[in-house]
Amino acid sequence: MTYTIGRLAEASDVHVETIRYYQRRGLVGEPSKPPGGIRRYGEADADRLRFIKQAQTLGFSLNEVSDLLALEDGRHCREAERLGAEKLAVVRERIAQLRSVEKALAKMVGQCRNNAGKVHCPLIASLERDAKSATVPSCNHRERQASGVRPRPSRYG
Amino acid sequence: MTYTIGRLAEASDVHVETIRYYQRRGLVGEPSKPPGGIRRYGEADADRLRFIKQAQTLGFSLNEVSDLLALEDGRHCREAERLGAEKLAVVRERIAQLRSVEKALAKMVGQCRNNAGKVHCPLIASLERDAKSATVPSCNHRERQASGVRPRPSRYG
DNA sequence: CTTACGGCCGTAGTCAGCTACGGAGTCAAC
DNA sequence: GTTGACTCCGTAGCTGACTACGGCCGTAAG
Repeated sequence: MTYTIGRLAEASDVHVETIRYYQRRGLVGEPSKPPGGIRRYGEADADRLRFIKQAQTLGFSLNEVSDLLALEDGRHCREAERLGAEKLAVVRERIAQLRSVEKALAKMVGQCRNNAGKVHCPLIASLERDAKSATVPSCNHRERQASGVRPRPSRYG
Repeated sequence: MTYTIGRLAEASDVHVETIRYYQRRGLVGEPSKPPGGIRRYGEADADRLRFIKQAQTLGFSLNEVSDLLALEDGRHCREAERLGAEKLAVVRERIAQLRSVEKALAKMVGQCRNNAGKVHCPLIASLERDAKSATVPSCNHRERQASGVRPRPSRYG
């Protein structure tokens, strides 16, 4: 079961040029070129590419994906543990935030369906857990008091 | 409680230039300039900015954030319901994926802590649920059979 | 054996999302 | 009434993540 780069691209749903780009960045390996001249790839490569794409849609930058992939080899267990724990915290926070967004969205959709009149932008409110002044902020251009801590998200750093 | 743009930037942890950029993109409003000449902002603006940043770290593009924010005004209930339901599905999928990443990471960290030898890149495996050939792919450069469906993530589109 | 599809490789262009800069105006403090 | 921090506004530059292009070469089908 070997692929040329084109077939690999199909199998993993990642463009050829993107694969090359990942190779240049060191995210995926470049199998050595046999004397003749065409590299061959395997299913593991396709898996890895799919993984990269997935991780990206979950909000990880390619650098972070690199980190994650670096955990894979089982060596440097000490380091892997540290990094893994770190990412784990990030992942858990994201899950929590997404859950509150989910709740808010579900509620809003429900309100809409019941035509229950005024929908009160629960979205913004949903991410204000940290700022514990619990009143739902008005969404339009008008002032309120609230504020507090914000976790300074490092945005794909 | 009014802010100048600089104070707003501090309060929301978003750079002044970024705020202006968002204004240009229409993500946040620009309060009208009083005759004299300096715009004033309120707490709602800070909330909105914090929301935008949060939503970004959750993997939404500014366009998507726009969509989400457009739901806030309570008008167009029909449309809001549709859009809301759509985003809800996306959010739920992301949560599910993050959960399996979480599980994988937790397991790996546990293995490392117990020094249980070989860590078997459960990360890649964790995102292979879709491809239902259940064997854990080796992470290094070697072939395997597996594959199947992939959900073609639209990557912040 | 030739022809055409695809791989190889380097470089350049694109798009989103900022980030920086420069010059003019504003406003509060001294 | 001048200084200095800040606002306003337009435009230019930067980074991350691709995406496209072009020229050369390999290899498989007819």
